Amino acid sequence: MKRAPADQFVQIGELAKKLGITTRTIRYYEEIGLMGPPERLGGGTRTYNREDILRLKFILKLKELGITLKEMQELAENFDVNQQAFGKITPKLLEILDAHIGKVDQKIANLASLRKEIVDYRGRIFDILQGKASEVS
Amino acid sequence: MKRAPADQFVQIGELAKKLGITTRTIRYYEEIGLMGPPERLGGGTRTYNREDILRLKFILKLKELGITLKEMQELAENFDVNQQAFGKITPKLLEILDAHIGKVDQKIANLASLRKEIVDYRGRIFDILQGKASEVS
DNA sequence: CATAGAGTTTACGTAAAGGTCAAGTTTAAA
DNA sequence: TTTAAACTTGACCTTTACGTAAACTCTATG
Repeated sequence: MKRAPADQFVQIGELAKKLGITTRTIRYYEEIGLMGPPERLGGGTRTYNREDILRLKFILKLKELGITLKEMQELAENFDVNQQAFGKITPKLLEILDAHIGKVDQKIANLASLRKEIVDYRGRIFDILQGKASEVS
Repeated sequence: MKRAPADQFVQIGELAKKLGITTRTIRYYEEIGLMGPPERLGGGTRTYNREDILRLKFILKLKELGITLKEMQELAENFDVNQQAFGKITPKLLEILDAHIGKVDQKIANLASLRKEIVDYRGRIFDILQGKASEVS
């Protein structure tokens, strides 16, 4: 019996292209421990299997949602999707997502008040142009 | 007749304390051309007059409003509050403030949609915990 | 077998806005 | 006058998420 066909394994360049990122990014994620060390061909070339790819996609998804790599590192211990530890990772992930929603709400509120301030300030500047006032605080 | 009293001039440390910033910040603003070269005492100590202080406050105000130092640098030519060029600077400033309001609106919109995405994703994760589903996209 | 194209590691560069020494001078107060 | 506190310049450090280059080695294909 043969092993699973080799084309289940992808090299770094192909994987990068597939996901729209660079090889540097993938190596970087490995460097900081977000991706475990992948298997290698005889010469040292990295190969990625389906699990690896899922994990990488997962990382990219979280990143898309605004989770920083550092935050993911805090998860990284429980992060082993490979190990069927998904039941353990999700509660922690929920926690992080919840915190993140809070942060986003906070940012939105800040921006809203910032917007108001800018508009006010704009109004004062405008008045100066009209000669209605003469000082800017 | 005497000149204006010397206590109209402030040294860098005092000014920094007064405005709640560090001396490094003030020197940095000078370094990147946001603040013009101030007058110096015999030994080289920087002294700031009222105009300088107004200008610095103005910079801090804009920064508070989210204008980056780089954006201010683009204004910096017209930036000479000292030179009574305030009539020239304001239209350009209005332009920048308007653009900034637009950017802030854009950010708010982005964050709102991000928020929705996170909440959705959170929902899917939650479902997994409940055993209602088994895959995460 | 030759060679082009990928892959490898190592290591420095980038942007923003200053922080933090270090070594030497000035200023201000006693 | 003496000395502590403040000031000076210069230069390297910080964070985040990679970009980029150098110098090699592998792999794949004609």
